[in-house]
Amino acid sequence: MIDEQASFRLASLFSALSDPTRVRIINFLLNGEQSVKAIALQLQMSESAVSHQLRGLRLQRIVRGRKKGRQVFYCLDDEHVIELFRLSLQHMEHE
Amino acid sequence: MIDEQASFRLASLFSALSDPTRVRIINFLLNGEQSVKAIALQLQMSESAVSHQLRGLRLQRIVRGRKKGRQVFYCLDDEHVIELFRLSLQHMEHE
DNA sequence: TGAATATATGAACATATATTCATATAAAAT
DNA sequence: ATTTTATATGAATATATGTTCATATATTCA
Repeated sequence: MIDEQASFRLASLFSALSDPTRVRIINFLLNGEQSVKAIALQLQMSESAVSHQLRGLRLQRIVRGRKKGRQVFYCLDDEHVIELFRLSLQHMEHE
Repeated sequence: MIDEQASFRLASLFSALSDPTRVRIINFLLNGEQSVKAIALQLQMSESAVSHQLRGLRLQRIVRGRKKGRQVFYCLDDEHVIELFRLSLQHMEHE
């Protein structure tokens, strides 16, 4: 049986992907790194809302930011999550 | 780009797995069908709490119940989710 | 029929989460 | 130096979610 801690960790992993905004951010970043502004523009959301979500994703090591001048370019950090995400997308598409 | 609806569907899929209780239920059901009572006993949780979670999983077609007498035996319904779950477990284990 | 058992469910409550708004910080441009 | 721009963040608010408690339903057993 899966232990208490493992069930929490697994649930957290899935939580990171359990919101439409985060799904869209991750999907956008599959193409390569993007600034906060570019992400906000793409999602048609406020930069603040996007920044808050990026913070969460950053804390969970799913994205990573690279500062250049006053911009911060974000890219996907966690290979496992990327693979998981791609797989899930595939599943959804041919259904 | 992924569309609005797809991002919601994908997020919902992950939401179904984004709680430790549900993770443990699904993991337990990997062994085969189990009654609500057996699940509650295994998780050391109230049957009510388990039943509520099973309801959610049922509505999302992740589990399915088979009534036999006054018991209901639940089993995993969605093959995609099972595969996704197993893959994620593997990822977590050899890390 | 009446009591016991297995499950389901509505309401209440506590907690978590997502977005907005105001503001802070830091870098670039003027 | 001042203003503008990009991002971050705390507080507030609204909404969602998970558990408990009380109760309902359905089935078995005595």
